[in-house]
Amino acid sequence: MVTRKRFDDSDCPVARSVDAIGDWWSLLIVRDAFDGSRRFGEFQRSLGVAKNILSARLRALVAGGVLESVPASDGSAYREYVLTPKGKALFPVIVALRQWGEQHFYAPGEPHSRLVDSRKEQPLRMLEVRSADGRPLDPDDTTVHKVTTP
Amino acid sequence: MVTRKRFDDSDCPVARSVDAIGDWWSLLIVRDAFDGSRRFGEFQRSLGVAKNILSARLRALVAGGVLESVPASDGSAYREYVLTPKGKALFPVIVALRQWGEQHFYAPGEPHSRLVDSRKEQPLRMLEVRSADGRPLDPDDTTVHKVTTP
DNA sequence: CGGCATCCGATCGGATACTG
DNA sequence: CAGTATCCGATCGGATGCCG
Repeated sequence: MVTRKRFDDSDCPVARSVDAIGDWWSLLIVRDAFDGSRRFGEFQRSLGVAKNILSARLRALVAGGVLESVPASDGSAYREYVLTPKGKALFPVIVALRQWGEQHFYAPGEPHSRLVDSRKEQPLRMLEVRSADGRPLDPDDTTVHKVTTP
Repeated sequence: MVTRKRFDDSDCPVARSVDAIGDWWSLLIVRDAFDGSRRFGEFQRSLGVAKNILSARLRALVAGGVLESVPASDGSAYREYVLTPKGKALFPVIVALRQWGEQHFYAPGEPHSRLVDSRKEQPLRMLEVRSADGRPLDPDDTTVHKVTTP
């Protein structure tokens, strides 16, 4: 049988991450979770994804420890999906993808959504990435760095 | 006809990035490019991917402006694939994925590869992510930030 | 509303053979 | 070595209907 190649046993952390996330849908679900979505219907409306696909992805993300299924906070009979610490740790990935998209796929001044948390409505805060020794980064530097959020 | 949903016209930068990268293979190709791979065979051996798939992905990445096809530097008749500035800008994405994988898919002390650039063999440099106003990041903070590399 | 089951066309991707 | 071409099973994923 010809199975799809897996990367969960690769010796590369990037490959293992890729394998654990699963597919793009999952990443967009995580994005929506950071953006405040918690309910099945919220994800579904936001993503425009088929319900069976969403269902399968949510299940996989819960199984992978990225999301956690908890009782609805409003007392209804349904479940809500919230990010686990492991899921929250994907924040830099989402931010990095967002940055790349903003830099390369938008005309200057073209508006785009999801710049702030839709729930808290907090303004954008600027972060800087700099080396620990204070030297600025060479944009052409392709060395593999280790990024930590202190 | 039922076509796969595209995100290139989404108003979300994350979705546009996801759409532009295409699939996980493409991301791993970019990872290898950061790691020093340039030749078709290098990518093929490193990834273990079928040649037709690799061929298609390389073509898509070149078409998308992430890679550039240049004459081989050693004078041979073949092509090499190097990162464009747009491709190099994916560096934070790769690093973020690597970090997540290191934190969640490796036993403490378990070795993993690709921690340094295989060509330059430079040592790991530590980066810190901090807010521009100097305050440390709250790990529970789900606000959407903007990350810049000055 | 939140989900599961089923169908089925579209796409993915591994294997292999072939070319220069 | 660097691809291209073709085959074909496996998987993806949109649409739809059903149910509590």
